[in-house]
Amino acid sequence: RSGARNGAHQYAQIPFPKPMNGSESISIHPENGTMKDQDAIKLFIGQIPRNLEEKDLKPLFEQFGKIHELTVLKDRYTGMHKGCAFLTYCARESAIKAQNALHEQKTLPGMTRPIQVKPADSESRGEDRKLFVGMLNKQQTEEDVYRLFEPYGVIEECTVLRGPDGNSKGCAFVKFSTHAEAQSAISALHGSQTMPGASSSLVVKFADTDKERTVRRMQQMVGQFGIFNPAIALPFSTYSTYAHALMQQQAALMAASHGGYLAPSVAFPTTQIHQMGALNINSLPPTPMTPVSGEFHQTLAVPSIVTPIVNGFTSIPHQPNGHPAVEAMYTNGLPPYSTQSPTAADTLQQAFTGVQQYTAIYPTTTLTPIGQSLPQPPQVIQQQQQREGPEGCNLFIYHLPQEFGDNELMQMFLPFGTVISSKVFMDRATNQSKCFGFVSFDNPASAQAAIQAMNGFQIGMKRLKVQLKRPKDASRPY
DNA sequence: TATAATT
Repeated sequence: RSGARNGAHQYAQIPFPKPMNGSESISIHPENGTMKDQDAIKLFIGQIPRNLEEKDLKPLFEQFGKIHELTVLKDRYTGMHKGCAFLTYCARESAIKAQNALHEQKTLPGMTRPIQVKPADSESRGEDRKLFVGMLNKQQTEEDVYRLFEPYGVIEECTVLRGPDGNSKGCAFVKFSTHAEAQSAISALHGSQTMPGASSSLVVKFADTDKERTVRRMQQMVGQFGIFNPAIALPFSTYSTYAHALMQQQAALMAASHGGYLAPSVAFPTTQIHQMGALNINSLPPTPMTPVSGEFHQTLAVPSIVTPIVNGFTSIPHQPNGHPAVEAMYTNGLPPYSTQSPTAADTLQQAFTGVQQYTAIYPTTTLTPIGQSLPQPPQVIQQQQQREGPEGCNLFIYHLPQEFGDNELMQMFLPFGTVISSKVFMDRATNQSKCFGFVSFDNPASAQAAIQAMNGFQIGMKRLKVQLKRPKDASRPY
């Protein structure tokens, strides 16, 4: 591949100005006693093999100067190596040297992409200056994209997104040195042309913030792993339903803080999922971690890696009847797209992290055997008939995802009470869902709670319509 | 058309 990656370009690097104030304060590392410059730069190091620890990385980086601090990032609960690190040299110059010598220049053993050495996010002036570029021609390289954006400012980063095979995904990220430059590129280039083979005109917009990315991922996850997938939905029905609800809630929270914008859902390609699973299995610690507590782990022989998930969910208060307190998720009975407290958001974020870990570690094919040893949640009624509940207990649900069957529908409404029946209507000719159905509870309060929480609930790009089923006599007004 | 990862 030609272009920027191979050194054809010298990207603008470490553009962060030295502090203008003259007072050079001293920082001494508590453990190694090293001092760093006041204007030192913290570097983010990416694409590190997960078997390399600080001591293994030190020699590589020491050649550019004395290291003040080097920290491999680990998962806060599992201790799992995240494949990246932070590095601060004592001297600012060392950081610049290291970046110039290593960034994208060298691939560590076992990695498929070159090492990343660049200022950590915390070092940047948090303004928006990174662009997402969509609707590129798949033949366009980093070089081509660089040329396209060059006239509008100083480019610090230019990356074409590629699949595992190296084929372009038809989009790229371009980071300018300032927000103004990025803005001018948007004005000049967005919609300005249609690349050969692209389905619509060039898209140039500010890249998603971390929060928006999180939302996007959650939606991907919901689409791929959520209650759509019976292999997961059955063994962890309560869990997955909560994960789903929590993720949606988090998504709604983000939407509220971003002027109602919600990214469309895109499903993960299956190939990526399996890769993800394989990758993480290989990177598991060689000795299984000691199960923390509870028969959950022992019975299932599930490594305690799932502990954060369990913890995440036991933090939801349960009512005496064994039903989770729905109010814990949907405070004040407001619909999912209302605002939430930061505390709740944190919990949700944590739950989501758990979902990521779980789904990453267990390929879908291994889920079924695990699930078979799980007890069925008590409120699930097996082999249900089309039982209608008392008046006020029966809901009509419209805009269901095509993939939803009776069981998925039930999963979704279990948090609100005992579901006595759930039915998705099928087209008899095609055997396809008609995307609507009925759910019956055993009491009206559950039904009302479900309406409150689930009407307008976003799944993928659709919003559920949830209302009381009209009584039979009322359905024929004449 | 949304990245591999950011304490």
